[in-house]
Amino acid sequence: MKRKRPAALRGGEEAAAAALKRGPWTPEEDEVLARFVAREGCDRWRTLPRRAGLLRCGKSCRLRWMNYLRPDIKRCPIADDEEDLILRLHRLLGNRWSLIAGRLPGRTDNEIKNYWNSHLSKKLIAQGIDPRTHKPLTAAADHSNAAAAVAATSYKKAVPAKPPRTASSPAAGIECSDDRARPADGGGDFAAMVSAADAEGFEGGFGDQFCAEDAVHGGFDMGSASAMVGDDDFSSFLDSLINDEQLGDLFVVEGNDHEHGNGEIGHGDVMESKQ
DNA sequence: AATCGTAGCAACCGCCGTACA
DNA sequence: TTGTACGGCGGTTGCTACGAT
Repeated sequence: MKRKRPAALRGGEEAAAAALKRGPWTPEEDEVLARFVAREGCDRWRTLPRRAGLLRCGKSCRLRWMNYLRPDIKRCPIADDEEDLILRLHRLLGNRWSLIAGRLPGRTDNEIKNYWNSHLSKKLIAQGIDPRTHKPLTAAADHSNAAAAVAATSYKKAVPAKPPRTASSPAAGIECSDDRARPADGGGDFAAMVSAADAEGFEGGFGDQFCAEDAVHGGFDMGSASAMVGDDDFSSFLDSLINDEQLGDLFVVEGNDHEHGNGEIGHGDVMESKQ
């Protein structure tokens, strides 16, 4: 593991301006933050640490709350159905971790991102699938693809050897029962998610790996599609894609894909398939 | 028992988009 | 229209536990 500069010497917007605390949060800090947010809300993160009496920057407080202290956070390992959903969504959205997380109640973008980088990408590579493009990593795909995939996922071993460690936080997260109960308002509002996606432009449409090719091939753009069909329809469309058992077929890469010549999916075809 | 390498994940950084004066 | 503050996102870093030697 490379270590560049000590954290204290790295540039930071807020932390550099004052002697603010960095590094792992203590249970005491967690308690102060959780109590303050419960009492005052979390509308102004910038000034929150000062008001709460914390020697942290606002960003750090927000991150801690969003990724760890929020009461609807699940602390249990990601289940098979969640993993499957992550795979589908990543295939559809690329590294839009926040959008993917919005589809998985109780899960954070950071958690999903970490899970992808440490588990799923390796799993896909072990299966001969490029985790960035979801294309096969065949011999024909040559070593450059594989190397790129490996580099992109910072994988070190083909098969993860250890079960995921559990978090050691005092924070009260969602207790996962066997039936994996989920909160009703835990971020599963897909319409809101798509609206958010639309609000942010959704430029590039699917994942970043598609951007260049989409531009070159005049391919599908999520933002355009959303504008064309409206948020509700678009939401339903995307939802149906996620749940559609044939999604895999739509996105399965044919080695002899003729339209793009590189196995890329034809997004336009996907849109047509809705009608 | 000691050392080393790796996995997992919490936390940080820099950038971007939006809201508002 | 412009500048500023802020929230949010994705990528990256670095700490720590743990397995291998």
